[in-house]
Amino acid sequence: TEKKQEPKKQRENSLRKGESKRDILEESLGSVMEGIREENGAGERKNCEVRQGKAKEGSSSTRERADEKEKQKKGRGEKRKKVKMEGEEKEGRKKLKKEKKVEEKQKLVRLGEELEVGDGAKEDEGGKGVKEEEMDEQGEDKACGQIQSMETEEKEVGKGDVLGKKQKTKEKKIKRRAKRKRPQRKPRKENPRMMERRITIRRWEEEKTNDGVKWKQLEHKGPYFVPLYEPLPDDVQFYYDGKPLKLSLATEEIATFYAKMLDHEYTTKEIFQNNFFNDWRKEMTPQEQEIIKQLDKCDFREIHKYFVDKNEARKALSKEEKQKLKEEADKIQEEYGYCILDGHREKIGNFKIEPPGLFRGRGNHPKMGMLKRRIMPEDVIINCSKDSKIPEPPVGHKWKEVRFDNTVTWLASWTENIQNTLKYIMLNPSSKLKGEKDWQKFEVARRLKDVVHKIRAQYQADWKSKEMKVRQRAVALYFIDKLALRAGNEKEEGETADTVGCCSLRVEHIKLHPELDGQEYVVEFDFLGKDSIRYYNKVSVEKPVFKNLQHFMKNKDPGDDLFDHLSTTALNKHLQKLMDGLTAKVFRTYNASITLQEQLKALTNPDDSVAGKLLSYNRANRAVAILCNHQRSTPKTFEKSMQNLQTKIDAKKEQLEKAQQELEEAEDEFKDKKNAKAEWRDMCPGFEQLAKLSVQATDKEENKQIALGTSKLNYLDPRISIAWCKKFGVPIEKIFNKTQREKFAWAIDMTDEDFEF
DNA sequence: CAATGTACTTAGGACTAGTATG
DNA sequence: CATACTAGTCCTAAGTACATTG
Repeated sequence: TEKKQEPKKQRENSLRKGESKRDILEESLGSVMEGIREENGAGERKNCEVRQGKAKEGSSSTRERADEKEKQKKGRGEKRKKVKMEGEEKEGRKKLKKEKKVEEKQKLVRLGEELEVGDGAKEDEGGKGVKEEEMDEQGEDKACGQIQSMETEEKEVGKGDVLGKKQKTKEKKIKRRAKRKRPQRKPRKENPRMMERRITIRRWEEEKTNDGVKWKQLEHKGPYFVPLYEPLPDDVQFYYDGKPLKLSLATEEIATFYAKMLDHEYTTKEIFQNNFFNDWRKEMTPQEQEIIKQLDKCDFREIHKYFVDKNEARKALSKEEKQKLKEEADKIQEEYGYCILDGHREKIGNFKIEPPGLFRGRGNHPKMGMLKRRIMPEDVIINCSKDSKIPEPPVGHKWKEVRFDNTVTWLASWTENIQNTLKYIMLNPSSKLKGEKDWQKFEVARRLKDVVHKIRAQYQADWKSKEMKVRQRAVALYFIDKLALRAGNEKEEGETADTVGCCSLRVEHIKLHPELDGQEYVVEFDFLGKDSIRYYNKVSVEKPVFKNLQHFMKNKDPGDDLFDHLSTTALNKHLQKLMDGLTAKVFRTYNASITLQEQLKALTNPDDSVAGKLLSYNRANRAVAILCNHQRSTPKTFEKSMQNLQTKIDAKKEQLEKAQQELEEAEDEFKDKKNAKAEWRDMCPGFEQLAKLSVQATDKEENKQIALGTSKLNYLDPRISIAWCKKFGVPIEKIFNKTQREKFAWAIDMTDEDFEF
């Protein structure tokens, strides 16, 4: 528990740390960035140039940052309110819906067996292709027209902006309605159920096609439930107002959740305390409610100590006992951790039901401290195949439902009570199912490579469109492409931490500088993105983008949406027209992978040692992580371990020097000095070791606040790395650890050294 | 069309096991 | 052999995307 305390500050840090992080980053990455910049100079992407700028600028002060945040809060206020349905009502609706869905599915199955449907489906398919083409053309024509008329329309757009302010929602509605009238395509949007049906039928005809169906056979044991609460021993007491108070079992359990976190910074936060106390009181008996009225009169310290001690005791266990514990865990893993999917035994990702506890949101989460209740079998929906051995619920219990839905990949699900959303039990990334999906993802990104030039040309043209909507879309897309921003779905206010992505950027998140440090048209971004990680960047943009942004921001409050005529749905709809399967997030994947490939090309020196090559690889990887803003808090032990490494290096150096001296002395006795020295150098392993160490040190320093894992795992086409390994004779194990190799088995299987993303 | 719901990917930090080190 | 230190694993929150509903 002692150790656990430390992390408490980290989140807070990472919000503020941005600036210093950047500074350091820039410094250490200078060389890498330099390279990137050159690379990109010729091409369309100038990310890295941008990054450089950012690096130099680096820092608004921490104070500035805090002020900003304050402002944000004020600016937003009551705007953007959204009414949430009350829980019960919601529940009811959900249930109804589910019933309907099941019904529908059953109907589908029946329908699917009739050939008639198949014929219809085929026709559909043919028609679809044609329509798509037509649409593409249409889109292009439109764009052309817009370019021509753009200059004259400039003013009007400005006006629209003024309007946009408070009634923007209204305006939005109206505009959309107007837009809809235009002779757009007929809603080719077919019912996805129909699609599924069609596909099912096609499967009979041609062995393998795209799916709605994810499996034919699925058998598993159901999720593993963590043990029930064990009451505290009698000598461990809770005190209220200084006096010991015996709590009811349920109340005590929740008290232990809080007690365990006592030395975590969370528990000092007001929101956390309030949320916890609120939820706790709800679970108390009337008598307890009568007594326990103030959290600050509650004394959990004895309970806390109990758990600290317990933890210590566990650590101090003998080898045999630890071994035994491990074996038990393995047994559970063995029993619950696997399923059978289409005849193959596959590892499950998360087979354990999440234990109850206090919700720990990230960043400034309004729900932190709320009680995450215990999930019982009665809450869990099981999904498996009809003819499989249906999992047994724990004795005395039953499942909420057992369904046989082979159009989804999850094995079990339940609704979590904090945000009222679904949680799933799914397969491990090493599974065939996930692997294929992963592969598919990168194939989509590779297809983007072929059309990205066209798309870029198009959005650049669209910056001058007469339509506000189109302009905003074009600017947003530019950001997504150039800066690898996330799409930025809308979020319910008050339900989650206040974070944004591209489409949900607000006026307060950017600053415009017509000129800054010798660069023109600089946009300064400062916002909290996913997981409340700060994105801070200064980017020099093209003039039209800058002008557009000025327009978008005109007469708006800081808390207003920057792109008030744009939603992720609209953006993605547009992208879908440009390329099949294209969505905003594909740009992140594409740009990440292509950057890795380019960087590897630029940085790898075939004559380097393996260690040197690995450094290059890590640098390329790092460039991507920076692009995607994948940060981590500096490891707790960073300074120390850095020092250790330095000591080692120094020691090695000294040792070598000494050896050298000795050699020289000895040499005096020989004539052929030169030769001997060179030989000695070649033979002495010390030099190589020293080189290796210093490479290690560099790498470590550069990596201080950058997380490489996320991009490696999610954004970089593994085939690029594998091809690189093969080409330069680097063992794959140096790049991918065991888990990663399992996850990327599909790629390891199929890739040779010529692979090009 | 907005609000709601579902399924799946992406994310950082906590935790742990196992190795290196003293 | 105990301890220190990572690298790897686990955990689950927080996104994206798209379907459904009213």
